Amino acid sequence: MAEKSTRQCILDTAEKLFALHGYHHTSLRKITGEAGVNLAAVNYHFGSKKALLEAIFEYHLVPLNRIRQENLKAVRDRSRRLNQPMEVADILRAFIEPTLRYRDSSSKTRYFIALVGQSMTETDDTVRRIFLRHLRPLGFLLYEILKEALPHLEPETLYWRLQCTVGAISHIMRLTGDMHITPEGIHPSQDAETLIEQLIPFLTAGLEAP
Amino acid sequence: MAEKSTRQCILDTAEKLFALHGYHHTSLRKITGEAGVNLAAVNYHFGSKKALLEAIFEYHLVPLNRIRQENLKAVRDRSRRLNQPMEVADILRAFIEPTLRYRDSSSKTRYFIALVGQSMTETDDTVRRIFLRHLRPLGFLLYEILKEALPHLEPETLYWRLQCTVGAISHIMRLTGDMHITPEGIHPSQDAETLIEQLIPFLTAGLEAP
DNA sequence: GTCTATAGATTGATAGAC
DNA sequence: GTCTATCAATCTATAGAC
Repeated sequence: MAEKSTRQCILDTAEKLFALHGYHHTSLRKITGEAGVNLAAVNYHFGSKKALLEAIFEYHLVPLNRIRQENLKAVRDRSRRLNQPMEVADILRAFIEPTLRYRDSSSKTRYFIALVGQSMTETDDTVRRIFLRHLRPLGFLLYEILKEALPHLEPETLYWRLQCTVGAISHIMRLTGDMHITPEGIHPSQDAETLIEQLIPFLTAGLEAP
Repeated sequence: MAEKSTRQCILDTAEKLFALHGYHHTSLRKITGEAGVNLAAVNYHFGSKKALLEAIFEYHLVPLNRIRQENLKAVRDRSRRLNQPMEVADILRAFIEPTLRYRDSSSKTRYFIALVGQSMTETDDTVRRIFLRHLRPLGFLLYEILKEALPHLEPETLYWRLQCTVGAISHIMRLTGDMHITPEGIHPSQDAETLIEQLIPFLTAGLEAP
């Protein structure tokens, strides 16, 4: 890591260790040790451990969520232009696909997406709050669009089905290696294409259930 | 809490605080302070913080999982006896219903079930390992029975759909108050009946998707 | 069984030399 | 920008009096 800046070294190492062991079980000493930089460098470059976490989310999630938001709106606009009802599968794809493709785009983004999958279910406020700040506007948009696509559903039913959807997606994003409970000799492929093609039919059927 | 034994006071307070703030963000000082007992009492009665957590899981999960296992086997036996295929909805109900009913059976079990929902997705090994020790046999049984009920599904597809199912269920179990992202003025009811009637159609449709 | 007191380890953050 | 050294707070676990 000698050619990279100290700041970038810290970012890369931190997002890997946060994803593997969680924010609170990763000490600044472990991060700076593995990154090969000085302990004090974190506070010099970022200000605090929390600010380091915020910088990681900011760096990845702002551009990624902009794409997801645009994709969602494109589905709605297209349906209005053609005067056709929206397909739930298209909505889900707009929401899920950018994330999983981003995950497969490099070895480092893989760690970040696992971190995102954890964040919603973190027991501690610190991580969850930072994450929800980024997700909330997108979640509301998704809810509104799904409400439009499934107008016959009770609001409460849609709410619970959306919660199921979010739970399933974040669980899949979180799965990395040791968390698998694989029965017998199954070694499921985990590339973006496979996951997308598995997730969308499941969730579409669930959301459209009678 | 004067009438209860010190041991039971610790158990009750610990499962509440573990559920609300997570295992690692709950210190023995907070537990003993709120329980009104001495700090050293935890180590006297349980041996260690980890052993306290194990005792909590043991206490609730052994009888609960025995019921779930019996229910699952009853669905399979009934189908064999009548020589009829199993219904996915019946399988899911056997798996989900005892847990949510147990949750509503008292104000204390509610905390424990929220703790269970967190445990699968804990970033730290300690909690996850203890929980998986209890879940694993039941998870394998569920997988085998679903394989029998959905024989046309590829093993890999069934695997991913089961993961989605587990993710959705644990997410719903984990939801308590502040974790909700409720759009507009929706205040969804959270009693066991409602959750069961919301979860089962969603998951059945997802698992049976083409 | 219950208590006080404390050991022993780890953490995030910072002061100050270079 | 980078380093060493250290502070101050937190934690689990335990020893020993009662």
